[in-house]
This record gives sequence, structure tokens and C-alpha cells, in this order.
Amino acid sequence: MTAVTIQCCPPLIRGPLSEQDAVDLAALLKAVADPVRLRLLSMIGSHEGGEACVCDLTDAFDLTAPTISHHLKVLRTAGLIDGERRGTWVYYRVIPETVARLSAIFTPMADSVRQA
Amino acid sequence: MTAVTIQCCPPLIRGPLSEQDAVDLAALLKAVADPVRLRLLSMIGSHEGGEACVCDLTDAFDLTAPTISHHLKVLRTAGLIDGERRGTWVYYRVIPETVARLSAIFTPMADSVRQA
DNA sequence: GTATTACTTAGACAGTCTTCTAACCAAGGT
DNA sequence: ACCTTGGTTAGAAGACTGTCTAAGTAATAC
Repeated sequence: MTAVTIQCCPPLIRGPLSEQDAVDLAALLKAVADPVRLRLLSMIGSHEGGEACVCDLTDAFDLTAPTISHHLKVLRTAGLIDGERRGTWVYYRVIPETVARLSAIFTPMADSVRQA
Repeated sequence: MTAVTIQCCPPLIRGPLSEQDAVDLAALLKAVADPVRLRLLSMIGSHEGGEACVCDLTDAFDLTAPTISHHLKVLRTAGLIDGERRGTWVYYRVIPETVARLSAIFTPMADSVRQA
């Protein structure tokens, strides 16, 4: 009755997500479920040297500095980026491990939905 | 100056996300950035036959039927699932193409952050 | 020290989201 | 025809979010 796909380890398909896992993953997803934060993450990750100064980030948006700071804090709290002050400026970089968690949620699911 | 990774096509790393892309992806992410909707998607996707009846889904939560219906609508509007009535019951199934879009956002990023 | 620039924190306000109850449509069984 | 079960729609209440202004801290320049 229950046919199983050969492909390995689909997180969402393998079995119903536990309530706790769902809460954890949803919190992580919520951190990136915003256009500004997505672009911030993208700008930091794609910046040369793997890090970007807050001053560069702020200039790229039609938003005030406190708003950008708020979004950076959300990303930081979620463990997606880490910031460090060096002299006058604060530099942020992506934490790949956390992005990997995001990446792992859906990746195997796309083409391995169970068949009857 | 700008070292580039050999790995192909990292969506968020390749270059800064356009404003429009960010808005689109954020809308998709927002649809799954909720514990209940994540579990719903997981339950539908992992259910035998690749589809699940709303009645099964509703019973699995301590939430009222209208609330589940609302969450299903959000997933449906985002293009992540599709529903069909067959006789008495309504069955939902995952739309793999849309899940693939989600999967494509972060997958290559995890271990390909630019180096200096 | 004072001023200036870079960034964060605190508080307020408008908009959005999650949930509920109540009411409605759809299909089947008597 | 009626009732029951399954599911959606409509509207409302409370919590949460994104944005701002105002005020605070940190580091450099004079």
C-alpha cells in the first residue's frame, strides 16, 4: 500500500513534522520571510570578502538606519548572520550552518512526493 | 580582488537579489513561515498517495476547522498545494514545482559564501 | 573636551496575522 | 424533504510586525 521513494532523507516528506520541529523551523523561516531581510542576507552573502558593512547596507534601501538595524537584529537573533565591530564600522557575515538548515527543509522534497 | 566560487548558480550569493525577486520570494516564504502550515504541508506531502483529506488534517490539530481551512487557503494561494473535492471529502496535494522554487533559494548558498 | 559619524535601543503607531464564533454551501443518508 | 457531516466564508478580537522619530552608545577627528 505505502510505496516509498528511493531518494534519501526528505525532511518534510519522510514523515509528519513534529510540533516542536515545526515551531523551530517556522521561526527560522519567518526570519527570512521579508523582502528587506532577504535582500540584506543576499547582499551580505554576495559581498566581496563574505562580509558587508552596515553603512553599505543602509544606503541600499529607502529605509531609516534604525529599521535596517532592526532587520539585522532579527537575522542575528535567528542565527543567520553575525556582526562584529572593527573600528568605526560594524561588519556582518552569513553563518552558513544556519543557512544550511534552511536549505535542508525543502531541498529533497521538490521531486520526491510519495506516490500510491 | 573579487574571488568567485567555482560552484554554480547560488541564487542569494550570485548577486544581490532584485527588489522584485525579494518581494516574490518573501511572499512564498511567508506562506510556510508558520508552524501549522509547515506541519500541514508536511502531512500532505508525506501522506500515502501523495494527498490528504482535510478531515485527517483537522483532527491532527487543536484548532478549529475554519482555522485549518484558512491555513490551507494561504498555502493554496501561494501555489504550494492544490485541493479537489471528490464526493464528500476534499483532498489536497503538494505542488512540487512551487516547493522546488523554495528549495532553490538557499540550497546552493549554504557552503558557497564568497571568500576574499 | 566637543563635534561628528556610525550604529543601536526605546517607544509609538499603523497595518497585518492568527484565531475564534457564527453563518453558509455541498454531499449523503434516512 | 430533512438532518447530519464536511468544509468554506465572513467578521471580529487580540497579538504580532514593520516602520518611524527621538534618544542613546561607540569610535574617530579636531
